[in-house]
Amino acid sequence: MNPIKDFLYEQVARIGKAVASPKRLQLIELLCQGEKSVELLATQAEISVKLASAHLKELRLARLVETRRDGKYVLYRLASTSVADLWVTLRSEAEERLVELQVALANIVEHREELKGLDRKALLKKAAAGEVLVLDVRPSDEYATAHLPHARSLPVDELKRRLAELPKDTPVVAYCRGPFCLMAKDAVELLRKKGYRAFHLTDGVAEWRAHGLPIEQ
Amino acid sequence: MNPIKDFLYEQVARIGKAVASPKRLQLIELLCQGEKSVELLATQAEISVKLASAHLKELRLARLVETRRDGKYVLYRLASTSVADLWVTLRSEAEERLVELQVALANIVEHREELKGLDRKALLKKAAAGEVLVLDVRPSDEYATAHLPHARSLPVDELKRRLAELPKDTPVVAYCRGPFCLMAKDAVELLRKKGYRAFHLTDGVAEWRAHGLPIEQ
DNA sequence: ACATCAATCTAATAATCGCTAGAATAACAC
DNA sequence: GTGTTATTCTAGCGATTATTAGATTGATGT
Repeated sequence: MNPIKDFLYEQVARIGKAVASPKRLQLIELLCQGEKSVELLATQAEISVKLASAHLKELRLARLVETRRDGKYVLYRLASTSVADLWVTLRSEAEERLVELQVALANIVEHREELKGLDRKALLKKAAAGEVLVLDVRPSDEYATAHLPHARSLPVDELKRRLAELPKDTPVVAYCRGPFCLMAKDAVELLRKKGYRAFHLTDGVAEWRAHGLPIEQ
Repeated sequence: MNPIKDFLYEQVARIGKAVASPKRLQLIELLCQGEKSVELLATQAEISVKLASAHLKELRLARLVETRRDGKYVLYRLASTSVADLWVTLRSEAEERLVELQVALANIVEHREELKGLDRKALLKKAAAGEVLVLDVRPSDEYATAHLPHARSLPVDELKRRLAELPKDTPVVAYCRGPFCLMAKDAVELLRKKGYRAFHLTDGVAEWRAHGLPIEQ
């Protein structure tokens, strides 16, 4: 076959290969939350540093991520927000096409019907008016990098200890890294058990931005 | 690690794996032009029927394509137009990230500066007003399935023979299956040699539709 | 029933990939 | 300099993938 044409498809396949591994997808999702060191990525993805480094190398060869050195640490970041969009697109396509994934997600989040992305703009208005409290339950450095408008930071592992900070009379909408992240789900379960009116927003910052909505900081 | 979370990323990786092969990407691009039999796909992708069948099976397992039987033939089609959008997204991301691809494309199409997607809407207006002739140089069955508004069909392999059908005084804008397809490029080269004012539109139907523009038939 | 054509299944090959463990770098702290 | 910490490189193993060839199935026409 035409070797030039072959080359073109091969180049696109480089991107395809980069997103053909579950671990690499998870690393991309973590990098959507902001710049991170190899060790932190390995910890959060629950894999060895060596394996994380190997996967990150693949992502770098596909030009999806870039690095910079900061002292002892090598910090990885997405090459562009379009990579985050690609992750959102791929995940959406998988959710749309694969029944197995639909079932698995339905089993995880029973309360998702209450707050889908359908009314993102409505949520934004309510948050601005103070009618709901948008809660970012990710680690605070991820909140510092970028977060939803009007969101307050309260990492899920500090939630139990800092419950008193939350108003009892305002409904709480918790979100985390995205639909595959279980932190917001755990937060909502805890809050409900404690008598709060809590809801789960499955969006993360990447999903929010990919839908053209504003992001703070 | 959490086996449920693992499962989620694995499902998305199924889509990733499906688009991790240059041959499969080419098959997807061909299926963007419409429903096709295995043999036709194999011919147009310049691979063996057996290999095409194997790759199509992978695409079917990832639910990106569907099949139906028509007599002796098994016809493949995209499971949804969102799969065409995914192909456009992936190709755009590759074009954006990979310098090698940018260089290769620049070498192929020297005249692309004259008609990028920047002014798709302007082109649409000119075509409607008859100020330009939009020429679909793909095989006529692909034109029949779907084509750009106001486009006329003239397959590239009939072009030489049917040159007389084209008006000498109107500029011609030729398009084909997309940026990786060389048919429009060949058509433009031939037309220019014969004295026509010919331009190359690198969009195909999938690109046109992915940008929210209308499609006929 | 038989021959034909389209497509798939099976089996076998080489090439690639995911992962682990050990050695090597690179920056910092002393 | 030496030791420490973070990261990468190298080598190797088993598992997966791409590709081809041969056998098989399904529908059609005689």
